[in-house]
Amino acid sequence: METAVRAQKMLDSFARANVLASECPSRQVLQHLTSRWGVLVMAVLATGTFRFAQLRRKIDGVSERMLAQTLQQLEQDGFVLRHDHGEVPPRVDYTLTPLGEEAAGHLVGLVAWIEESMPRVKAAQAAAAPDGDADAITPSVGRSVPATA
Amino acid sequence: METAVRAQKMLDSFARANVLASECPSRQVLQHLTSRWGVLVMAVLATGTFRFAQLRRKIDGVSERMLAQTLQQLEQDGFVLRHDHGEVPPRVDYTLTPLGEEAAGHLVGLVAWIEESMPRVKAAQAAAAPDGDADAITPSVGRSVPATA
DNA sequence: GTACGTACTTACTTTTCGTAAGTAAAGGGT
DNA sequence: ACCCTTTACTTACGAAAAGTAAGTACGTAC
Repeated sequence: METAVRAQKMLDSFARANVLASECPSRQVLQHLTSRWGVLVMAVLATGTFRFAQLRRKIDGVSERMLAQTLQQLEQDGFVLRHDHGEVPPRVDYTLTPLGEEAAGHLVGLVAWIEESMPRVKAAQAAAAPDGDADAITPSVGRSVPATA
Repeated sequence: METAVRAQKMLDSFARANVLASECPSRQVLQHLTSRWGVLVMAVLATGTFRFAQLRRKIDGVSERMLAQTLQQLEQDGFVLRHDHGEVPPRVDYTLTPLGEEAAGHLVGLVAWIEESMPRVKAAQAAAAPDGDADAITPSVGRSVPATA
């Protein structure tokens, strides 16, 4: 192994993670937590322990494939604990680890903010989309719009 | 307009948004904010105003296509303000709206937590994958990791 | 004995994403 | 004079991800 490579690894160990760097592993973790279903799984698990099918029913629209995949990612990152009772028919339940609870705290905070801020977001969306009221707000500065939108 | 339809609209206006419901518009907003590049764009814009190319350089790995798309989504939701100076060559800068700043607060909180928690996440990942190259991980605290009792 | 529930996995299809190139106009270099 | 670069995008196309449907190995209820 080259010296420069090893030196880089040492730096990696001590330097703080930076999600803006594409090769930083923290970005993958961010992606797992903020993935389409990851956020929702974490938010639900923040309220207790659940079985696979229970999560599937709670999270409207998630497929079995995606739920399984999401749970595996979260488990590998140490956010979720999978407890297989080893019975037949299968019985497995999922809980947050202490690390997962910390992460979930931020995620439920975000989700809660979105849910309570939706009226304001809707207002902004309505102002941005000239659908219905023709004489909307500032047409802003001439933003060229191609004929074939 | 039918009575049932009007009643539904009243409910829509007063009921709180719920991201667990697949048809709830809040889920799309959540997706925009937590999309792969959405989080990073919001986090960067939380530190000031930037031009398109500046954002592109700051956010390592983002393509022009995705940056443009992400910014458009965030603009439509009312989180980002696009200011086109109407000059040639083009000059456009992006800032957070007050609404966007609130959202960004939660996102930078999450990002900061991930960055400072990476050592623990790495330890968990190492414990989960006994076959991986432990070379990439340096246990920040030189201590054996319990098998997640 | 037929149907259903559990926790997944495996093929196949659709949607999304990333890469590369194109666009209009100004400015710098040779 | 002419080419090249910069800016903020858009468009086409191949690659990767996500969604859909079906299969698996049982056990229970009807």
